[in-house]
Amino acid sequence: MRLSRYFLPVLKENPAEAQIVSHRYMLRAGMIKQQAAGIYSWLPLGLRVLNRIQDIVNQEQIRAGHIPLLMPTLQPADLWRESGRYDDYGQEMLRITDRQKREMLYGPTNEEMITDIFRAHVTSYKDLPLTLYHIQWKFRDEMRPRFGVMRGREFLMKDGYNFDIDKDAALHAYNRHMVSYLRTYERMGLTAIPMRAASGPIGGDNTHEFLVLAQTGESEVFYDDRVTALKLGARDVDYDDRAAVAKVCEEFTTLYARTDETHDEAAFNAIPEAHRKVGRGIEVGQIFYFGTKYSESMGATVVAPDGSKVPVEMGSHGIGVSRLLGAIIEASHDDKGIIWPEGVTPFPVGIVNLKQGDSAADAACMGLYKALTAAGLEPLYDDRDERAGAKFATMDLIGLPWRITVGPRGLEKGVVELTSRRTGESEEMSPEAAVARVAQIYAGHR
RNA sequence: CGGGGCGUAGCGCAGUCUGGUAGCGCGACGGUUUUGGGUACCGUAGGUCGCGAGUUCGAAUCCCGCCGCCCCGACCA
Repeated sequence: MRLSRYFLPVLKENPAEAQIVSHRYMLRAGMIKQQAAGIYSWLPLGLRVLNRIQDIVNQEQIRAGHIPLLMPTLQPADLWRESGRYDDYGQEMLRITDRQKREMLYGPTNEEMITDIFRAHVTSYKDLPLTLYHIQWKFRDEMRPRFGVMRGREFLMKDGYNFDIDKDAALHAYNRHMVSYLRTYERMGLTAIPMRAASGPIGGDNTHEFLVLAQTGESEVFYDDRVTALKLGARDVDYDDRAAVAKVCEEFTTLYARTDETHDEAAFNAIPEAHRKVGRGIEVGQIFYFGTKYSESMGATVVAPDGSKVPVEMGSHGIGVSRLLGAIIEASHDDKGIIWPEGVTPFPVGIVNLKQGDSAADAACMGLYKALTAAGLEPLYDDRDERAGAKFATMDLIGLPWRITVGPRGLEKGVVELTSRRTGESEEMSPEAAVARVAQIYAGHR
């Protein structure tokens, strides 16, 4: 993409309403525009990151054997009367009446609807296990939306639902989600710690929240800091191997890590003092096992091998997709702007032409542009007629992890400069070598 | 929902107390200049002062009502 033809409305000054760094940078980098309290338009740059995050979520869900579908944002109230949640959910649920006076709601979650789909089409244990998920907009009418996309009223969420014949199978689904989530967050450059959480209105005994440590997090967290060193890495976990999956979960949940809701002072104090940490975290996901809560109330049963009809065992699992933009920025920025991890960056690399209009510089930039594009690494080429300082400032603000700087001085020596946004370190090399290096950097992220 | 604050040009703000035809910086646009980290200068455009109803010769400013947004708290898969 050539910046002169793109739509990137960056702001030089901080918008007054944005208090935390991720919100400020998303507004300044032209990623979002607020339309109402807690409701945002996604401008082109923001949409690119949102799409990258969705790509990773989709890939990891499919890798774990989960099946995508898409349910609507609007739901009929009757479905929620069956589970009893129409009355329980409270003012947070946006209720709508259509022209025929039918009661509807903008879905805050989809347990009822997925259960309805399941009961209409699945009748036998032979169809299990089954895990369906979607990525869809949700609406929760928060009393006080804040922090930009971190706590919006409208937000994009991946929610998945597992259906299993018995509790053991359902707990395997729970574990499978935990591992797939760990992999998902790591690909986004995040350290998200699974913490035992309270179940809330969804119910269920087994639930973990995934927390990204950040000063601006809304949850107080208590943990043994050795959990932050745990990495799933490149290991290839067989998602059908119950023991192997459970082993990974054990590895990540044995050390103490809890939110204030489930905090146990005595257990916390047993941690060696050097590792005992209190901090704050951003919740970026949660997994639940809740058994037959919905299947019983809504009649979702299957015929078991012995011929009896049993309510299906379920769980639900969510990732806050739009919130992740904020969480990633909170975890990865400096005083100049965002620093995107390679996995989610809107463009893999930026090209800065230091002297627009100089025939050698223009030609070298277009050469790089074509070579990178051909290699599947779409660059953002700053071809505006701006001074070098303005171009650098824009690149730093929008946070592309790699930048190739092209100017007449370097070209006289046959080199361009490849710079890491994270470290600020630059290296001179030929344009061909720069393309090869960028390709190599991204080889592990695609 | 309790408490606090704010709505004036695209963005950041002054002007409101003490009523008299609306200003600054940044940005945009045009020009000159400059050119390896947000150049300097000159010029131009851009505003129903959140909305409505009052008081007044006259309202951004005073009064009343409403709307929107932000912050703290409570709430919150």
